[in-house]
Amino acid sequence: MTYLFSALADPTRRQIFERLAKGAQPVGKLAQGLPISRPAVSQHLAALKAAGLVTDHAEGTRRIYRIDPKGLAAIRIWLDQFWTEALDGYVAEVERSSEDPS
Amino acid sequence: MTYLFSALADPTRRQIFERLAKGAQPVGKLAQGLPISRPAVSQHLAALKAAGLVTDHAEGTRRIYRIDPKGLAAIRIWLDQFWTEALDGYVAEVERSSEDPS
DNA sequence: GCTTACAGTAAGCTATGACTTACCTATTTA
DNA sequence: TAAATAGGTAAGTCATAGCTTACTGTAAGC
Repeated sequence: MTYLFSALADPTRRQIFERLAKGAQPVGKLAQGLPISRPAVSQHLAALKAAGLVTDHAEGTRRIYRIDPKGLAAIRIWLDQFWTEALDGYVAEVERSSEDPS
Repeated sequence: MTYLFSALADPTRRQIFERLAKGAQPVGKLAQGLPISRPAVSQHLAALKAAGLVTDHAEGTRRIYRIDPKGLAAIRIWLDQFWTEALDGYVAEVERSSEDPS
C-alpha cells in the first residue's frame, strides 16, 4: 500500500497515470507536454511500475507504457475491506454519542 | 487528491487511521503502542485531518479523533470515475494488439 | 489559585524525493 | 557498420517530510 499511495501522491505522477488511462503511450510522447525532462518522466514511470500501476513493453526502440489494472484493483480491495469497517465504526460511534449525550 | 494520497502514503499514518477505524480515540491513547513521540502523533493527526480523513472534538482536556467518511468517499469517487475509463482503455488496447499482432 | 494531565506549536536535524545534466545502451536505418 | 533515435542510469542539488526536544496553552482536581 505504501508504494501505491506514494506513487499516486505526486501530482505529476498522477497526471502521467491519468494520461495513460486514455491510451498507451511511449515515454517520449508522455514527456512532451509535461514541464519536466524526459529522464524525470522515466523515473516517474519506474515508480508507477514498482507500484503495479503500469506495465511496459518494448516496441522497436520505443517503450510503450500502459495501465496495469492490478494497481487500481489493489486500491479498490483496500478501500472495500476498509469501507465497511470504518463506516460501521463511525455509525456506532455517532449513535452512541447521540443516544448518550453526556 | 494530493493531500489524500500523501496522507495515506505514510505507514505510521495509515496505522493510526486504521486504528481509528476500529473506534474513536484520544491522542494519548493512540500514542501508546506507537514507536514515536506524542507530538509526532499530533502532527500525523493534523495531516489526516487536513486530508479529510479524520475529525476531532474536545472532551474535557482530551481531544477525541474519529474517522471522517468524507476522505474515504473522495477516494472511492476518484477510483470509480477512474475505474471504467482506465479499464475500458486497457481492454481496448489489449484487444487491438491481439487482433493485429504486427 | 496551583498543580497535574493532555495536547498543540516551534525550532532544528536528517533522510528522502523530485528534479537536473551527463552518460551509457540498444535498436533501427542508411 | 556508422549515425540517429529512444530511453534507462548515475551523480549531484534543493526542498520537503518526519522525527525529536522544548515550550505554550487549557481544562480538571485538590
